[in-house]
Amino acid sequence: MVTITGIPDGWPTDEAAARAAQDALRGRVVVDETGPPPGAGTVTGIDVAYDDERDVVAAAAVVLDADTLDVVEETTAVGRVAFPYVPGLLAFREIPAVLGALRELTADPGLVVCDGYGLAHPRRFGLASHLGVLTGLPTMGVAKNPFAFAHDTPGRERGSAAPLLDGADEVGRALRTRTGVKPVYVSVGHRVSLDNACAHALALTPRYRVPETTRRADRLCRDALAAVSDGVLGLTARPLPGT
DNA sequence: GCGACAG
DNA sequence: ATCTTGTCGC
Repeated sequence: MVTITGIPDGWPTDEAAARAAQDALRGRVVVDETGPPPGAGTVTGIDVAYDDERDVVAAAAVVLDADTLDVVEETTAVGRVAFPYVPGLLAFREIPAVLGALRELTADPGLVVCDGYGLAHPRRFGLASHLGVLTGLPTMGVAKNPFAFAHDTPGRERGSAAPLLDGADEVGRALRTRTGVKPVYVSVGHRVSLDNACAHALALTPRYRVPETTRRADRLCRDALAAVSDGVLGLTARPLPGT
């Protein structure tokens, strides 16, 4: 079956309202907790895929055993696109669908690993922090590209890191998850420490640059999007006659 | 004002 | 994110 997600009541419709919402919520981010230790319990990857042409979005949540990295549970949700892509306001585009997928889970998500940033954000309230505040779950962000803060190049070996600095504050780290491969960008979302977030990022990358959580969620939400685009929501053309 | 800009 | 073919390398 396909679960369909709506957009929460009062969800911002324009950029000014979205920025105001970030300003109103960022004070609720909890930064004095260490979070679950790597290898214990579960870790959950979330990701979203879009078909802006058809105004359709698909989200996926994949729960992994933190020790073995085996899949424990997978859920998806589809809906209409809630917000355009605007740098700094990514959460408003992704979160409604993500909440839909998380609602379907029966397993404990444990630490939620997001695509993007948490505190390493222009207003200190990126996607990972926003999702954490809305759900109460510990969250962290792992972005594939640099965003708001400059940084030095980390050492070439897996595990090397360079701080993302906002003045004197370390708001994240460029972390080398594989030797000789370009780094990823780790930041705290909610209820985890930066050190622990980096440890998790390394525990989740035994083979590839990107965490196993996000790789799994990425594939699942793309599959879900392809499935709905193929007619589940009555959005596509009929097969060609005689083919 | 101009360019850059998570996904 | 998404559009897209081949291609270099382990």
